[in-house]
Amino acid sequence: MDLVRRTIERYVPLRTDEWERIAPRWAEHAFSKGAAVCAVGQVEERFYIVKSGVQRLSFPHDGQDVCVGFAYDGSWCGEYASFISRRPARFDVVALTDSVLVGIGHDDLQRLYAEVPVMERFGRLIMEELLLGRATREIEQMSLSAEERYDRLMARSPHLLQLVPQKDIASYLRMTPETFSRLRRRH
Amino acid sequence: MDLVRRTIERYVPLRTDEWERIAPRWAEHAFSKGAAVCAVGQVEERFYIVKSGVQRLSFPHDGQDVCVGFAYDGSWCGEYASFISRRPARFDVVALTDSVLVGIGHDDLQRLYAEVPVMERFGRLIMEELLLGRATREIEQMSLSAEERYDRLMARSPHLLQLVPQKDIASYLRMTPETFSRLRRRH
DNA sequence: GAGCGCGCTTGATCCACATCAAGAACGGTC
DNA sequence: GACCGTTCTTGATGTGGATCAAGCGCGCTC
Repeated sequence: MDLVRRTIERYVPLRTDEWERIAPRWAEHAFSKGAAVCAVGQVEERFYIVKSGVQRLSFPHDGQDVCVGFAYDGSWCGEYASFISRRPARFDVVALTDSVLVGIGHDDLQRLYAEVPVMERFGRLIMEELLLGRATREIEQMSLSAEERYDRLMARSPHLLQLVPQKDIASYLRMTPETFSRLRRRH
Repeated sequence: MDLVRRTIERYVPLRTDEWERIAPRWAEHAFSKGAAVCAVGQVEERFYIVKSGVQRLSFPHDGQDVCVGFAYDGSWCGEYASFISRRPARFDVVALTDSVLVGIGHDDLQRLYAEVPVMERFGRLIMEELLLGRATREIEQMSLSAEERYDRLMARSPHLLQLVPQKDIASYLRMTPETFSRLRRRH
């Protein structure tokens, strides 16, 4: 629970009375390796903070899973788009390792938005942050070659290689496992 | 000014006293064809609603402009990422036609967020909407072939072809003007 | 520890789209 | 209305990365 408070306070200060209204809305959810946090077609009911484990965000495209992101310790997790829009998820969220997520239900969050003004700001700041991340990824996806995308990821997040299967990283970098393997050999 | 009120009220209801605090913060800005609304390297000072005209969002990549979006009547405009983060813009925003934008300055908006609670919600809802749009675009960019992306755009926004140069649409669809031209011939 | 499935590697081949090149059809401007 | 820069078209050629096809290694389960 302390994780939730620390996380929110990275964005907005919390008075004790505010925190007391917020805390009871969050709950831990455990997922074992391979389990679906959210599956295409269902409506995402929760917004999560990762307590432990690694999760993959992907969407299915003719038999393949196209990976668009990962979540791990301290980052946000869930199918945000479905959570926000209340429409069926277009992405899958899968636990790549045993995971513990701390989540808040959609209705609970809406109630907090209405009851605790500072939460509305927190919500805005998160959405801004997620949007910024997407802008960065968009530039990289659009302007870099397969090899440059590989180099960039290895420079920024080399630990990913230890955490998740290479085929998922390959997909995330918009290339086949074969190409990824060849790039790796050529350093 | 009415445009601003109607736009905000698509997201949140406004009482008269709230609107009276909001209205004076917005101002019209005219840009003639080809003018830069925001250029790479400068910090975006305003967030705009398009009153008239068409604008292009792009980033430069070895001598080329890679187009990532368009704005027109009623849509949002500006280099959001820079506006939010207060960091130098990585995208250019250019008026493709003579344009009138209604904008609010960064500091003014922050003040409204603090003074008018309903604006904080408005801000969150806009960010959610922009994030949803990016998610949709990401799926389409990642999973569709050049031809499918062409078909999808022509089905959804055929009017774009009248509004903006084909080379910009081609770039937006992640293909060369030559490929775009050939797809057009084959219907 | 035998058998099996899946992920990773490595090589050979293929193809969608880019690049290069050269006209043709526009505007704008003097 | 002649000039010029830009955009659009059309054809010929090139290529990065995908696809196809084996083999290999490692962790399961029985």
